[in-house]
Amino acid sequence: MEIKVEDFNLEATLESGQVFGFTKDSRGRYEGVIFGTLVQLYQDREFLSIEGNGSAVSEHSIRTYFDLDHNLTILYRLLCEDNHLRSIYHRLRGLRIIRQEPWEALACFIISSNNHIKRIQRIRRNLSQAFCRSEFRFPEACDLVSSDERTLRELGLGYRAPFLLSAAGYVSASPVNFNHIRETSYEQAKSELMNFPGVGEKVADCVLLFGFQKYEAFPVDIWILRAMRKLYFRGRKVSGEKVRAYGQKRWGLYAGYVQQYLYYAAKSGMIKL
DNA sequence: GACCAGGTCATCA
DNA sequence: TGATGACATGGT
Repeated sequence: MEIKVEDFNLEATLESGQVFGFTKDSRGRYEGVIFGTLVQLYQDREFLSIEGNGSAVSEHSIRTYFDLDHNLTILYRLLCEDNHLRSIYHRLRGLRIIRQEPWEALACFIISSNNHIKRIQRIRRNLSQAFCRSEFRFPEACDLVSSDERTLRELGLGYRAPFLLSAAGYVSASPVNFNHIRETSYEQAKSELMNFPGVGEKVADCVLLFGFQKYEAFPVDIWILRAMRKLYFRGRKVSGEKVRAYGQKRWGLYAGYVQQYLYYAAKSGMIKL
């Protein structure tokens, strides 16, 4: 299947550290699972080709997953009007925030804390292989509940093993709570997520942004902290909390999107830190 | 072989 | 309320 896409940058979207289950081959083709179906993706300018097994995925689910029907005109205006962000806009236009499945987002961002992206990907793959006999399919919460801390530590989770186990237990016991988090306000949803052990401000913001499309979330990790201090605080050592409040106030409902452009730009060296 | 990583938590002043 | 150190592990 081939679909026409506007304003979409597959590479920036998949390489920007928001999702950890895709691999890229030597020809630039990405492989991963979208809403339960294993697919291969390749973009050639405005054409996105999707190959899958059997009936594969529908165009609708691809458009949903990559948020392709979200008009980003306002985001682009915000980026262009900002002297610090204009060049990032020109380099990364088309980067979109994926509509990740909430459980996978929660699990992967619990794993992400104080960890390298390469290692997050590796741990995710270890979980897939151990519980799903697949390189890409991510285990459900109920699959992990029947496991134990020692097993998870052996898969590389380290001290995060009990955190993931606890989250899996909670989620598999009452999956309906995800609907509540989706429907309630950003503040309320965040405070509920932060009841999970291993979920603090930053992880909660990532889960809300990537798993629940709460675009006012502004996750502040070490890269965002460095970039924001340099660009908007004259290098002063302001706290993550101040940076988050500033980002949310400045960019409102596009704070999460701006954050993602900034993060990828900072990590890939577009911003000199 | 240090230092670091899409941080969180407990502890202490 | 804010500062500090421990935490597992492997990438750089």
